[in-house]
Amino acid sequence: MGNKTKQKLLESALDIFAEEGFKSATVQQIVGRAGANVSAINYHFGNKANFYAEAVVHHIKKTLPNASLESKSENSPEEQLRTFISQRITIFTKKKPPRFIEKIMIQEMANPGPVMDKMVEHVIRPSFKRLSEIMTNLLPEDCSEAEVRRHCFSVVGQCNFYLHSQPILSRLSPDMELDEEEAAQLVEHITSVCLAAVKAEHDKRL
Amino acid sequence: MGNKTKQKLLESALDIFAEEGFKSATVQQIVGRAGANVSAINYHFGNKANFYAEAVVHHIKKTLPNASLESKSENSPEEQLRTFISQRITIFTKKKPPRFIEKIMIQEMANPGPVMDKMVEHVIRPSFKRLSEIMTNLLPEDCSEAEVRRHCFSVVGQCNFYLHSQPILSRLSPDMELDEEEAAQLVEHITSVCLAAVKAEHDKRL
Amino acid sequence: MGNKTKQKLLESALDIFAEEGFKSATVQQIVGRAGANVSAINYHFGNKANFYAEAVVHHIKKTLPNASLESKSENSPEEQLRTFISQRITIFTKKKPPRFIEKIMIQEMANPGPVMDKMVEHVIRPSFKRLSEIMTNLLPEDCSEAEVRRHCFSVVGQCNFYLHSQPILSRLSPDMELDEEEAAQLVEHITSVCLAAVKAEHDKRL
Amino acid sequence: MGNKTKQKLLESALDIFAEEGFKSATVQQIVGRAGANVSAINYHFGNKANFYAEAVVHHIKKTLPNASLESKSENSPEEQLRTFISQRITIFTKKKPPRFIEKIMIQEMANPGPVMDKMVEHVIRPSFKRLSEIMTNLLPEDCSEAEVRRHCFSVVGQCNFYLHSQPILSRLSPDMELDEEEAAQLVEHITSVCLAAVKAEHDKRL
DNA sequence: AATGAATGAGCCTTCATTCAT
DNA sequence: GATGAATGAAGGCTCATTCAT
Repeated sequence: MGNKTKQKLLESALDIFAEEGFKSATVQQIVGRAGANVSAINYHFGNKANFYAEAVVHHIKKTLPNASLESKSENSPEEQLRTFISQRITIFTKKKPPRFIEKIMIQEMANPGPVMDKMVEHVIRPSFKRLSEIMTNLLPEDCSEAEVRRHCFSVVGQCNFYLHSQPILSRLSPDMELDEEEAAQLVEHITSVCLAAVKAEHDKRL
Repeated sequence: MGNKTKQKLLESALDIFAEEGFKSATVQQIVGRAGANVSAINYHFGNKANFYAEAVVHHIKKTLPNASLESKSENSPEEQLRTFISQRITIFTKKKPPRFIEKIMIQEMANPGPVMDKMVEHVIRPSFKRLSEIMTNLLPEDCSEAEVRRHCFSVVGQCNFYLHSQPILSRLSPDMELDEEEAAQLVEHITSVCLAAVKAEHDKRL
Repeated sequence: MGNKTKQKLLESALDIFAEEGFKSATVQQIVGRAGANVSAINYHFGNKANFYAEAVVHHIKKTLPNASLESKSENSPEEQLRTFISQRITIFTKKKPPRFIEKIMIQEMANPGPVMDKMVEHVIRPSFKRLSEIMTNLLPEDCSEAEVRRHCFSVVGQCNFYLHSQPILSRLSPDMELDEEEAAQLVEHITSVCLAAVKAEHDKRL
Repeated sequence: MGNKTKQKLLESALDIFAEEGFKSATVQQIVGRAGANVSAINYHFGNKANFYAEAVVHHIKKTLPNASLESKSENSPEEQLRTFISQRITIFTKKKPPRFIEKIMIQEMANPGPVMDKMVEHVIRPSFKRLSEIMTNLLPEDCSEAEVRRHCFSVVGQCNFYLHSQPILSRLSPDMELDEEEAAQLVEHITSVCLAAVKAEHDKRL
């Protein structure tokens, strides 16, 4: 199993695909960075599209485990919500591991392709399922499924905004810095917004 | 002096740029749809990049007036917030005018370029300014600027989620239809979430 | 005769043709500098090639008279030779009038076309005829026509070298400056070389 | 690892570049003659400009050795000068090897580019150095460097005239044929002119 | 008489893919 | 198993010329 070239290609591809998108990224760029030959991609993966898909799932399977062990179900639902939000927000504060998956997601949102399906299955749906559980515990029991879903979307909507709209934010409020302190306050803000909405939902039933 | 070709090009360009992005869209596609010659773009706009920019601002200037001059400041701040949210949400319910600007925005979020600056100035900043006024009126007077901003971002975050993440939504919840009824409920939901957060902000001060 | 545009085109064309050559010079450049329309050239001159030819002869007829009517045949043949050489050499010392014709000549030497014929007839042949007369007077009477011609070519060869090979000279001897003083010494040098050759021709007959 | 196409391209390029100049020559012409594909040039050389430069130095390195190792320093300086001149003149008499480098030189004189630098370094400067040695030996010892240089330029000026000004010569004296006999007489003529000038320089010191 | 608009041929270059080794 | 060489389709752009006014 001396597939060193194949491994190297899978490792170095995400960077470029994340930055340029599937179509704009060129195989020459990628093999160049991997120190491999142009034909390597077609040899190992058949064609560019297939390679793209394989590279994404390879990266997901390698990095997802580290990110998902977030249960600690002994905590209160409120705390679980705060943790969930904190994990989303701190993704883009800690810059050390470049957020490939997130950038790929934006690229796929702009130009959806087969890879989007895989990302939804492997990344989004599990995360959304976890959030659904938390919100179900928080909200009144007689909340309809649709209502729970809306609350979930409110959570991820607020979180993803800081993730996806950075190019807008940096132009709209150039002075705003997303350092650790701001991130902490953000987590508190979003959490309290969502809990206030939950509370309102309970009050409504009185 | 009809400049008929130039006009036709400006009209038919947004469609393709919105769908494919600046780089992937080809001038041949665009001129083909406009029934014009490839050189027409270089003649009228110098090059592809400039044409892209001009097409976007052309479209903004043509469609923006219809969308923005609805304030009705005599209403209560709560009603103004509901109206603001409703305008954002109903953008993608009424399908008649294809949401070019919104798609362009996603494309630019994935691959920001000079056009992003123009969109922020012409579209985003005015809208955000209006929202800031509304939220300033709703929130306690001693709210810091940063706090107001976070509430604003919570509003647009929740709204934009349905706008930007449609490719995700359609895969995550294929049964969910974004018809007029769901949109109306969505507006109510987001409005009540935000107002609950505002109320919590007031309660905190007691 | 309000052919102002036509005149302006003829005036401003040489500059660009001289610098770029016929093929590389574009009509857009030329009409741009003349403040005219692209179609002006085809309208007034039929096509680019014809315009090029007319521009060159226009310039020749306008500038040649000032340059050629200096014979002073009362002087000694030696002095006439010195004057001839001086005229050639000082062409490229006095920079005020940009040497369009000379540059056009180099362009045509690299890529000869119909214009070359006209330049030979209007510029080269008259000048060469004058030189032939001078040399015929200087050389022994029994010199063959071919011998006289070789002496003439020695004169113009030495002179033109400084005119045509400037790009080489500036790279070969970057420190060498072609100021007025060097030009004066150059005239003396070339004149004395040619007169020494003439003297040798006389001595040979003794 | 034959790189046959690359070699073939290098071989067949000079012809067209020499005839048309860098800008006017098209890659399609060149690859057509080499029986190759258009992309071959970009694959092997990156771009047209680089290909041009590589083709020129390739040709220089292939042909220069044959031409330069002829010194025979045991001969008298007069004889060395005659040899030098003869080599320059016979370049364009022997038509068998088409004079690519010379034509390229004229093209670069008309439109100098980066290639000119390389030609000066590889071709001109060595040749000029050799001539400087010869002339230094011939001229009086107290001749200034500038004086020696002028004598050298007189030599190459006379020689190059027949090389560069052929399009003029063929129009000015259509009957003059540059056959071997005329070339021989030309070598004698130029040599005697230069030696007469040398002798005059010595006489002046008496 | 003169011009802005429009065209089509051609150019260099890029790129994913295939071929031969 | 892996690669350097080569290809063909396509892209953006330039330019002299023509068209319609």
